[in-house]
Amino acid sequence: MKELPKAYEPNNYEDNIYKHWEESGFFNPDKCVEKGKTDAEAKHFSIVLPPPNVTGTLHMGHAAMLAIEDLMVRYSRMKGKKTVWVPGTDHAAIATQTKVEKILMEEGLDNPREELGREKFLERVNKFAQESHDTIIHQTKKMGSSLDWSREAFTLDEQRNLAVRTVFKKMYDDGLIYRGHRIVNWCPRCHSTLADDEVEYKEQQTKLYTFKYSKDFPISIATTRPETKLGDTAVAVNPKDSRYKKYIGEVFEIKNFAGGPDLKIKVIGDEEVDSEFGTGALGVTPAHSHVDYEMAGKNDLEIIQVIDEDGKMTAKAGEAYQGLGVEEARRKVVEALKKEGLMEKEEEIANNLSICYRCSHTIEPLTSRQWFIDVNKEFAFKQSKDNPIEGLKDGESVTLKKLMQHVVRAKEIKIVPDRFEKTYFHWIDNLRDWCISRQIWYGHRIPVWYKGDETYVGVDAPEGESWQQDPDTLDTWFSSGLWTFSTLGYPNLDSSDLKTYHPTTVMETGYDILFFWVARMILMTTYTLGEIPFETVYLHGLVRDEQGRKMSKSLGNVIDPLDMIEKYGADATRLSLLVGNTPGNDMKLSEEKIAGFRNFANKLWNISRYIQLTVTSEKKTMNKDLKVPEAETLADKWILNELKKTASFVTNDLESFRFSSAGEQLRDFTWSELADWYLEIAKIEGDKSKVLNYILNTILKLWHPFMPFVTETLWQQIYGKDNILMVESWPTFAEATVGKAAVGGSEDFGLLKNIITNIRSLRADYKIDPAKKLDVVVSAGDEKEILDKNTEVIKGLARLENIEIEVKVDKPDESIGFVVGGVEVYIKLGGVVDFEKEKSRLNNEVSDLGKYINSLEKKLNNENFVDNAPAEVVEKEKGKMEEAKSKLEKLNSQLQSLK
RNA sequence: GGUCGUAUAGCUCAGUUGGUUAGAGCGUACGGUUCACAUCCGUAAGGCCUCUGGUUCAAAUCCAGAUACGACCACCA
Repeated sequence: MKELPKAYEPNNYEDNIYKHWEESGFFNPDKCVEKGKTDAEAKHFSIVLPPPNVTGTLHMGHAAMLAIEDLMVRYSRMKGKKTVWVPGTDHAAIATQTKVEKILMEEGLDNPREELGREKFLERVNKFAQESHDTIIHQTKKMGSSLDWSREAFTLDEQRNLAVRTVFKKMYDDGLIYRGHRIVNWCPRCHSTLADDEVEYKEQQTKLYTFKYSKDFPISIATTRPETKLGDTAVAVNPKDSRYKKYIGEVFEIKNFAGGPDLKIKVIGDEEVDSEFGTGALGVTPAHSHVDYEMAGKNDLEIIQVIDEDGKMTAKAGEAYQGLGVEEARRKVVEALKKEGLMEKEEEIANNLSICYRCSHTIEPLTSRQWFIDVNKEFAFKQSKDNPIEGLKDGESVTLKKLMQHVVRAKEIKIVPDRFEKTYFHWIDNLRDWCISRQIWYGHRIPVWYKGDETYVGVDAPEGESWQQDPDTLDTWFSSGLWTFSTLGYPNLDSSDLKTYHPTTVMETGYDILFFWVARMILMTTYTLGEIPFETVYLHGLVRDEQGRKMSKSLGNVIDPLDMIEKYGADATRLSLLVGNTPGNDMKLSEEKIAGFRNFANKLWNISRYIQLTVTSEKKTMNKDLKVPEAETLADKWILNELKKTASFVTNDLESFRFSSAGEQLRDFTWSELADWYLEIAKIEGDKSKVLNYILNTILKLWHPFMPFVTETLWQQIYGKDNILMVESWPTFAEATVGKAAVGGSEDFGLLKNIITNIRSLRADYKIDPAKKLDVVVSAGDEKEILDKNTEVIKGLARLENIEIEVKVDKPDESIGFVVGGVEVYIKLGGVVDFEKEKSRLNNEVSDLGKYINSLEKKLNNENFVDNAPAEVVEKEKGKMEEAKSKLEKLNSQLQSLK
């Protein structure tokens, strides 16, 4: 065991430590069980990593996710549970394809897909995904994540593809997947559909046009999109609207609308129409608006598609418009209406523009033939044998919606923080059928084949010639929805991983993908396996900059995790993301905060360094398996007690997902109590090797899940490379035995602290040279014995020459004093006492105390309080009163002795 | 429009089921060459706990309302 360097330099250790962990095999629970590092009988703890998109690099949000998950995982592993954390990455279909297209276009291709063809194009995407994957894995390891790499998965690999095909086929057979011609969100840039929740909205100013279809049309309508009016088939009004009621049911024919097609407009009544907005009547364009589409269904209207999948006007829009872009068509319609004198009003209004969440291009709602998952269709629920869902019967008729609602409502799945349950239910209430087909190339190909009019749906391609597979791919969330079980061996239901680790224990992810992902996993898993995917959902917030802004390249406020690891170490980076981070809330992060935790890591390093040096100098050997040592002094008893308390709080906090609180408790113990008090006392009292050794072992274990690198480095420096802290047992506590020399308890140590702090404070107040050693006289009353036993501690920490402790002693001349915990302490200053200053200091204290006593008096004289408050509270207040009064008396007598 | 969240020291936040003279870190001021650590140590200053009502013996904490900021959902043509 060699002496440690003075400062902790993370870069000198981190990579080697990670390699050492990997080589040990202990990231893999099977190895832990084999080598007896885990209780084979214990309940499992499993997390599957939310797979980062292979679109680039990790950001601070990922770093926070890794820090939180690794904390839980390392804690559980030390607890002896069979712990697995499954790594993986997500192919992120549209996102990745869009990114690669952008790169290819920067390389000079105008239309990459067309120019390269499916095969070549996918080659490029795969190459990009691979590189991105490698970067991400590297970063993940840098954070110290104890992931079981032997189980790594990719949402688009063979195993996952088989899972996807299997589930698709199952759902199709159950009638939950259907193909239909329906209105969808279409991104003309991505040339694909989007799910409802993949549409974002951007507020913008736009023109609202009020016009009539023709001179003799009785109703004016308002629109922000005149070009879609070429496909109108109805006008909807509120059935209660007296202005228009009489027209409901009538059909008007308009010739050559805006120089374009002939229209047949039926007036319909619909409760949804707001009589107050615009003219109170709206033109219904079933092919290009979700709401209108629904009205068309109810009223059996014709659906005329006037915009095609490239965002160009179709033949149905009339010869004059065919082939024009949307914007151009709009101008032309407006012009035509004006020319014909049909335009009545133009006004600027604010409205929301729908845009694609991946490429920000305007969304065109249009009708198209797509694959959907029916969320309202009844089917027979298939219950899991091993992990049945409470409250559901095998064979019971359910819908996907009902399943999703049930497991959360019945608390089979707990969401942390629970307020998100409300959001979750609200989302499900509004849920429409999920459009799962995408017209992009990068993703899971839909396992459907066509031959003429025949359709074949299967896990594998059908036998025989001339079957054509559907060219579309699946929504990326289809495969991520299977993630908790597709990573554990599905579709092999006998897989031991699936049996051992599913349902997973915790799903830790960002609240921003509660709908995208968490809800989909619940849907897919309850359907496929008849069990829940996870027991608890822990939702973290966004990591923002110190001003609370989102980190973005354009703002230039991005803090890159790798830079921070390089500069301050992975442990400091992790801690900065754990402390001050509460579930469901965004957190602000600054480089200063990370630097602060770098300081702490160094502090822990030096605490260890000191303890190691001390133990060695006492010719003792460090022992990693030490039992709770005997307390010899008051300080020993106090620190062991504090350690026990801290460990129990931390354990409690970790069990209840209060990670920030756990970290703060530990930091306070380590820095304030251990380093600032106990170690200083240990220097005075000496011969502490057992207590020091024991405390160090314990705090290294407690800190390990938070700061794996520095704790592991220290552990191995002290106990050798064969001893790996990561698989040591989490501390549990027996009562510390107390040696005969120790008297008093935590409160008594508090008195000691107070005396010392007060002396220091007066020293500072009187600007007494810190090197000057003082003489002190104490009138100790009942506390004499305690203080007698600790004179050396007081002398050392308060820098005293002499201390005289009596039961009762008068204030010496030319001294200043204070009262604390019933004890009077006088510092002899000789001729330098400034009586005026002393008077005013004591007077201030007396006056403050007076106010305090008054408020207590008021309380205690209040009959209502004495009668109604619990006896113990009243007693407590009385105790305070006595203490305060006795203190007041002593202060007054001190004042008097000042003449 | 609907739902939800937040408001405590200059800044970032704790404050567990109502009951300490409301806490921590950073920052600030003052002082320190203590042999583990200046990535350190000591001391101090700094708070109508957003506002207004209510419940209660007792409110930073519970309830109602207001204000400000933020998020999500829906979407109006």
